[in-house]
Amino acid sequence: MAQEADIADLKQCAGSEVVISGWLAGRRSGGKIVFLLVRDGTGVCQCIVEPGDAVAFGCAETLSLESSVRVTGTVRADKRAPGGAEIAVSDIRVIHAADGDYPISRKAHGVDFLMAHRHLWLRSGTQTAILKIRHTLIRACRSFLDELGFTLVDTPILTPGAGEDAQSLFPVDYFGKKVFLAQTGQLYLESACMALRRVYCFGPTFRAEKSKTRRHLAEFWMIEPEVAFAELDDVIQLAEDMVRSVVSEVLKLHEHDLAHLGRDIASLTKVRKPFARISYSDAVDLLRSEELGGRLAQEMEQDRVRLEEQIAALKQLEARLAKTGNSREHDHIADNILSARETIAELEKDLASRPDHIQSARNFQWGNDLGGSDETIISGHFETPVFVTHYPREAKAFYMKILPEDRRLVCNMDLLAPEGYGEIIGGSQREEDAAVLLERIGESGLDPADYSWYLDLRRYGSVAHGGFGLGIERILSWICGLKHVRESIAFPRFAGRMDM
RNA sequence: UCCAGCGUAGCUCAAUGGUAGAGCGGGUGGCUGUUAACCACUAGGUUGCAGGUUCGAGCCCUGCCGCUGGAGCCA
Repeated sequence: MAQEADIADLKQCAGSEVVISGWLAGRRSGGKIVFLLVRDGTGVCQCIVEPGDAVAFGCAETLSLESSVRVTGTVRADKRAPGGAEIAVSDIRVIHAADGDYPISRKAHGVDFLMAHRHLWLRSGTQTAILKIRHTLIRACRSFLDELGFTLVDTPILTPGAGEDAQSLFPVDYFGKKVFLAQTGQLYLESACMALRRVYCFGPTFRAEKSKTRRHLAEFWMIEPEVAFAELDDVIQLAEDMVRSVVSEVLKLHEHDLAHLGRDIASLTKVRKPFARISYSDAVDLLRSEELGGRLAQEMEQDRVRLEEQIAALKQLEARLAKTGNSREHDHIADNILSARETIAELEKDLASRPDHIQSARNFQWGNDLGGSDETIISGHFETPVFVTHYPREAKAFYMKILPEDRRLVCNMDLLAPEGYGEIIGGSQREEDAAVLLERIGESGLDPADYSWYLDLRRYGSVAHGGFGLGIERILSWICGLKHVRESIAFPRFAGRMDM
């Protein structure tokens, strides 16, 4: 009797008869043989149908893409099959014959088109790989904290309006009162950590800025640990241990998925080393240094050469395309042309903006916040993720602790991911002195009345404490090597778009 | 909000100011081991919208709409 099986387990079932349930992901036919590609969420399996059974064969020949099916057959190992095992089909039951106009083919599509069909795009191999890695990442984050004795405390989604940065918040009508979607759970967590010492929250967070970049979402998920009796160094150590732990967990469980995404794992294995640390002031000196300017100029020259090589390669491809008659080869060359054009366009854009970036690094004024290009330059200087610490107080939020030795600075840190992925963590030690905090609230033009409960935390057993926020989509994009954070979440909200 | 780029077949893209094309996908037929199969045939277009220049505009000019991602802001 045929056993129900997941495609992922087929290798262990060689020789036995199984039933798999899934969807038709592809079909090729060879006259008297049909190859069905069936996916079931655990993997993809090639199913062979031969004309012995006329009913099954006829069905296989006409089955439309993405139809749901139950396929019965004998598992056999075969080197020619993707994955090393295939099913010799004895029976096909069509659960639902899909309409014949499934919009996503196995050929190239633009991201815009795919995003408009996000509900179907999720079925693709790359997208399921990302979703699985995301699941592991979140579980690893939570396990890491759980094992250190952290308690999960859920913070509210609806929050009262807080002062001036209201243009970055989504307003919501709350029984006739204007409130806002939360952009952090931090202030609430500070209360909770005075009760439980080590706490964290994990949930959606909302930013109303109309940021049209590949690093921004309007709705994203953030995990935020907060610890009492902790100073900045403790917070940094926690962040480093956590990132190292979750990256190694993903590497351990998802080698295959990362390979499917074309991710170069070598760069991820470097998180085993201690992360680099640099103070804001040292980072400014680095940006302004002759040495760095020279290195950047040299890199630019190398990229110029790369660009010329790419253009030459493109011309050759175009010449070959004009000559070829074979459709398969034509297709292959056309694909290479597309990716060559994309590389060239990106390089050209990059090279065009590079002189500005170099210039602005060279002229960087102490006191400004680091821009995106500055972060990329700094992270490019190190092979591990790098903590940048102790920013000028004017550039940062009111709740960050003033550094006693240099009151121009705050005890904060940002963790910059390698390869230009930017800030994946932002955190700080919090100001625990009520008087200083009150002063900072005033400086920031906020109303102390809005923060009376927050000030209370400094009136009753105040202690050094701090924490950070880790952006799930940002770190996932880095781990998976994605070009855009929108692929790191199933149903993204970005730049005002809401396709579904 | 500012800056830049793009908008041609269902999809991905071509097309010196001079007859709008290819590949994929769809349809039909063929093929017993394909790997994004292949071969032959076939259908498919208000070139984002509105003006303008020109003998002639997909291409040049103006305005509008839409999209993209960079600045700002940040995870």
